Parts: sequence; structure tokens; C-alpha cells
Amino acid sequence: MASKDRIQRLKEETRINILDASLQIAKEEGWPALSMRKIADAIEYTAPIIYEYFSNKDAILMELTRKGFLILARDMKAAKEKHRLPAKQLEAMWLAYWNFAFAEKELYQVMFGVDVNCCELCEIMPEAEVPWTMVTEVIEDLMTPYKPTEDEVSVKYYTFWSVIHGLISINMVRRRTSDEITHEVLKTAISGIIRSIKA
Amino acid sequence: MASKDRIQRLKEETRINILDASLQIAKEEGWPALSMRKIADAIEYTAPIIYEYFSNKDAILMELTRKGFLILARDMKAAKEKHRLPAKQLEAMWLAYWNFAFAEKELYQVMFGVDVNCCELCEIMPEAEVPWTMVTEVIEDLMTPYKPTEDEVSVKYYTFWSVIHGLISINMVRRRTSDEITHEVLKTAISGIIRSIKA
DNA sequence: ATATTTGCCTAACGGTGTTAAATTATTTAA
DNA sequence: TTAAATAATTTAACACCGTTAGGCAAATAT
Repeated sequence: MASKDRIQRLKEETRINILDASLQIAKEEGWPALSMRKIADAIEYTAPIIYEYFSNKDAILMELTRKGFLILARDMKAAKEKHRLPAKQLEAMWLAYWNFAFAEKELYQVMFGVDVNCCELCEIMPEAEVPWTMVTEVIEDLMTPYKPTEDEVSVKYYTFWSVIHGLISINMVRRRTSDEITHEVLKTAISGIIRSIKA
Repeated sequence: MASKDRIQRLKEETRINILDASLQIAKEEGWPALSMRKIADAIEYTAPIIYEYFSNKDAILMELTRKGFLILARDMKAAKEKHRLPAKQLEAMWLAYWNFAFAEKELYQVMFGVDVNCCELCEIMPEAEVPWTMVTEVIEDLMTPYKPTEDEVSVKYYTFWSVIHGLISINMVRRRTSDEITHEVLKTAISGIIRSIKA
């Protein structure tokens, strides 16, 4: 019964088609625009068919994040193997992480829950600038002896923001880490950046 | 016509009620569960009434992020004013930022687009652990001379992850910053953490 | 007392994820 | 080869979503 095999192959193919179509739609129109009917359209079926391959929409997203982690792991492994010194390996791995995030932006978004909506409008919200100006002022204060350029101040500001926002996001979407470790990271990061400013 | 005033006051009150109810629902059931009909239920009206106070659902979220930024700014200002040394001010401000994020978790989520869904299930995804183990191994490599505890390694790992993920998120939800600044932050952050590991 | 404005609701439209039933096509059995 | 059984796919529906239009009733103004 070789036809069984053929049918099995076709089934696997449509499964892949569903995943591909979903990612494609996300790339073209963003994750919020992804709908079961739109996926069905893309694979030239009707919506209920999808439920023979995935138990629901979340399962599709889950499978795509799994795929994302596989690609990320592969990239980081390749980056690591290009070097022998651990320090160089670390640098290369995190650069690979960075590159993956932007090369496979949509996968990264679904993997780590980065919203992308709503924020063209945020541009026109003066209140959102207050924390920025406040912190920037103090950084300038601290750096005055070194006569920093505006860009140098920005670098320090974004370093602060990214480490703290990153730590917050990670703690919000995955609870796992212990509070002591998180607090230790926060504390040493802040004092580390401050030290780097003064140096 | 004092009744005009009373009516005006009542109108402002329902406006506030809408905002309060929305935040309340988000706190109890999360942002994805927030719907216009549910808000209407909470304020004991029907859904279309809401559109007399806000042009659409996004406008409600926008107003809440505005509110969030005001609270954040107030907290950071208060933290700053408790100190005179810029370094201490900076530390206090970022700690205030941190505390705000968890004290007003839902506001922070809507302000910075931190998804919270989907990720109880992620726990059962072994692929998600690969990058973690890979990086951790190299960090252990690098720290072997110093005989680090497991927690110390974790601290370094999460420092890396938070600064890089934070920088990525910021670049995905607000484009604004120049690529040079971003790249400078990334580069110096990575080498800085590596240096702190070796020290 | 009549006309007009206001406040609020019901009903509806087009969309979403999802499920059950009906229909069609294919394979198997007689 | 034809009839029965099984599989594949669709249609129809449910309950929800954001949003808009139309209508009814009460308050206000003339």
C-alpha cells in the first residue's frame, strides 16, 4: 500500500504549508492580522481543515516558536564554533542572537512576546518623553567633567533602559528565575553602568 | 444653569469609570480578555455608550498608557529628589522604574507592549532551553578559574539576556534610535559584561 | 404644548476562533 | 462492477469581538 505513504507525505506537506503560510502572513501584515480563515485561503482550503493538523491557533504559534528556537540554537552554535576563546565565543553567540532577532523578526516576536502594534501613535505622546529627559539630565550631570556628546549620553541612557526593560520583560513572560538572582542582576547592572559612566 | 455643571461632572465621572473598569478587568483577567462589552457591563451601560467618551478601544489603551507615564514620571521624580549625588539619583530613578513595572504591571504592559499570553505552555518546550544551556556552558568555561556557584553563572546569563533582549524589544516597538547608537550600546554592553566576568 | 435636543439602547455588520453536521470523494468489500 | 464504508472537505452555525446606524423615551427649550 504505497498510496498510504503518498497520502502521509501530502499530509505532512499541508502541515508545513500551514506553518509557512502563517509566518508569511505575519511577515506581510503582522501577527494581529493572522487569522484561521486567512491561513486557509493561503493554503487553498477552508478554515476547519486546519484543525486536523493543529488543535487550535495557539498550537500553530507554539510550533513556530519551536521552529524559532531551533534556528536560534543552530545560529548560536555556528557562531560559537567559529572561535576557541570563551570570551570570543560569548560575543559571537550574542551577536548571533541579535542578528537572529532582526533577520527573523516575526519569529522572535512570537517567541518572546514582543508586541508591535499601537506604537506609531505613541510617538505623539509628550508624557512618554518625561522619563527620558529626566534620566538624560542626570546622566549629563554625571558626565559633565568628561564633556560628552549627545550621542554618548544616549548610549548610556539606552544601556540603562535596555538592561532594565529586558529584565522586566523576561520576568513578566517567564517567571522561572529566582528573585534573588533577578535582584542581583538589577543591582550589579545599575552600579556597573554608573561606574562605566564615571570612568 | 448649575445642572449643566452637574451633568458635566457626571460625564467626567463615567469617563474615569471607563478607564478604571478597563484597568480593573486587565488586572483580573489580563489585557486579551478586555472587551468593550465587558467594560460596558462593569460601568452598567451598553457598549456603544463608550464611544461617546473614547473614539475607539485603542484610545482607551492610549489614555491608560498616558496615565502610566504620568505615574512613572512622578515616581522617578520623587526617587530622584531623595538624593543629591547624580549617581545615587540615577540608581534611585531606575529602581523606581523597576518598582513601577511590577507595582503597576498592567500599566507597564500596555505602555511597552509586553505580551503575557501563551507562555505557561512554553515551559514544556525543551528546545527553548538549548540557547540557555549553550551560553551557560561558555560562561562556566570563562569563569572556571573563579569557581563560580550556579547562581553566579545565572546572574551573568540573565545580565546578558536582559540587556540584549531589552535592546531588541526597544528597537522593535520604537524605531527612533539611530543604528549607530544601538550598535554602540550592544557592543559595549557585551564586552563590558565579559570583562566583568573575567574580573 | 410643541419642538428639539440629549441619553441610552437595540439591532445589525463584518470580523474572529471553533465545532458539528452535511456533503462529496475515495477506497474497500462483495 | 456495484454497494458499502471510510475519509476528506465544506457549509452552517455558535458565541464572541469592535464598531456603527437607527430608534425610543425622557429632559429641555421655545
